[in-house]
Amino acid sequence: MPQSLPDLSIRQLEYLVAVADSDTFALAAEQVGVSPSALSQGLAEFERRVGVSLFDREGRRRVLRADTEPVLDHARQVVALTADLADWARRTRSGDHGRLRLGMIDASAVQHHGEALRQFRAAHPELRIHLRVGPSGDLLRALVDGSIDLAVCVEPAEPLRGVTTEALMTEDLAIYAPDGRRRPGPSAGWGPWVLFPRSAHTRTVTETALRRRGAPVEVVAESHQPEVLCEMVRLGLGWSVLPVVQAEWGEQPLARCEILARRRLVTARRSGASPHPAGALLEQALRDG
Amino acid sequence: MPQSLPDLSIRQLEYLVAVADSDTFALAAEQVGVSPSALSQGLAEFERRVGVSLFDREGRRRVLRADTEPVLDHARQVVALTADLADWARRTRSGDHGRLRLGMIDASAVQHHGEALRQFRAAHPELRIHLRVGPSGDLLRALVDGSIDLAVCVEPAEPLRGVTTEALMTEDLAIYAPDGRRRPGPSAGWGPWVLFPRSAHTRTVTETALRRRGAPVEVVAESHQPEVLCEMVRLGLGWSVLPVVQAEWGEQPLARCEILARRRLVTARRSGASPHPAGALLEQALRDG
DNA sequence: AAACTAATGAAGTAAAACTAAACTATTCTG
DNA sequence: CAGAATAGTTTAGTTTTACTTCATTAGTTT
Repeated sequence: MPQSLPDLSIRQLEYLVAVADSDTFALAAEQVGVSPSALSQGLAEFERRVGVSLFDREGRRRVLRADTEPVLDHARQVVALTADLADWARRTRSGDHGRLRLGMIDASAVQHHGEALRQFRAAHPELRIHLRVGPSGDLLRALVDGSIDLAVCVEPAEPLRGVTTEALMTEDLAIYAPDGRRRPGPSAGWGPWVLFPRSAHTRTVTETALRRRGAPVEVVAESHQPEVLCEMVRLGLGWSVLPVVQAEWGEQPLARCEILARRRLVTARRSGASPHPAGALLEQALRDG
Repeated sequence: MPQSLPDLSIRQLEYLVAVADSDTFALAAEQVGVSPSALSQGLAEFERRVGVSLFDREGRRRVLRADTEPVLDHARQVVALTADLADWARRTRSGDHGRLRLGMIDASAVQHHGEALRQFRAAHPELRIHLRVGPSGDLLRALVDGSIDLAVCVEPAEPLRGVTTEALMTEDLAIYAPDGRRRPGPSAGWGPWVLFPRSAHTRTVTETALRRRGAPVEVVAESHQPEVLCEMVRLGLGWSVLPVVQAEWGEQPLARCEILARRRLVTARRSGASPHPAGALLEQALRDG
């Protein structure tokens, strides 16, 4: 049981394979792209490290001995394995391969980046993408506990420990009144409200903006689902503040009164995590698209 | 198809395996016998060469990412293969293993080295020894054409191209007369002779010695087999010159008249051939025994 | 003998790998 | 919470290794 292994290099094994497949050292050297001298020295070093001589001299040639077959087999096998590894690495780098667990808030998954995501999927058919749609808070928790690799969410009020965010885009939040009016009138008369739940970052942004404008914040209904809030506005239950892309989307868009605030969407990754190759590519695609 | 492979070293793969099997880098470093710094740098270099990052940070630790399993599998596999290779090399070096095609003249195989050979066989049970017994000329031809690895034979009159010899021992050739006399009398009265054939090196040595002594060399019978020549002497067909170990061996030893000459036995190997590990050990055993 | 060719050797250089020690960041401990 | 301990990295300097070029040795061909 040899406690310490000889420190062979893939390069040396390539030399050996090249020599086995070529008539002369010079041709083998050309094949691996080094000088004949380097090949000769490299093989000498290899023999020294393995501790077995591999060649017989035949005139001025050197030829592999027949009984070195086990060594040559080893070399071929390891070189082939390394080629496989290199190929795996290449595919992993290019995002063609592997798994990407992605979290997105609904506005991102549907309105903003639905198309970019569709195209990315088409461009990387072998990549297994797991998409999880949910509120930003859920996504960030999923991120830190390691169950997703990348999230697109609303920027948290304060930086979250263990999460690194990067600005992606800014979108408008607008006021929608139940009677379809286009001018909201004095802020003291706004409301009552149907809003996202308190746990949602957008709720925080909304309340802050409303208070700054001097509007009363009486909340009569809550939902995470923008379609539900829209419907409540249509039914006259109250006013709402919604991302314009969601309120004015689909068959029955709401009529906007006024832009109230903006929210910032970010991409978020675990701080300690090494960059996920496919994730990085998707981030790029979202920014470009 | 990556035309050129990353130049990974076994050492780096060992680092990776050690890290996978240890709790901390420091323990892994100890296991492979380098400083933590060397391990850290080595793994960084490995990541750079493969082009994929392998670790996530967890607090102040670094842990292998789950999706690097293919890399770790590769590392374990190549390390295991290298251990096998090292083991093969060790057994080959120690002669415990492989094949040794050996040629010996009969006197060597039976009288001089029979016991040493038996012991060597016993000491290396896994070594496949092919023994070929024949006249020196045959053995030397077998050597140059590559069908044996090592020969013990009579020293050729002149150095043979492509064969390297090394002195092994010297043995006496003696004159044996048909009537069993112990004194040969004047050389002019010697003979007629029953000798080894002209192709045998010992015949040359014998004739040269006889002529130098002024004896007539009339040959009435020839054989490669010393027992046959002995029997002819016993039957009174003629005189002979034989190695004393053969003539005076067995049930009916001949009575020696006089030492006539000496012949030198040598070990012979192909000039270009790299040293056969088991062969080298056997040569040593023959010299020592 | 001269020209040619295969491989090796020598000298010099650039890159790599290692150690020791300083450093950063995190975790433990009283 | 301060201070010590721990995990890992960085830096600087040294040794080792691998390579190139050029020269040399030794078979082979003309």
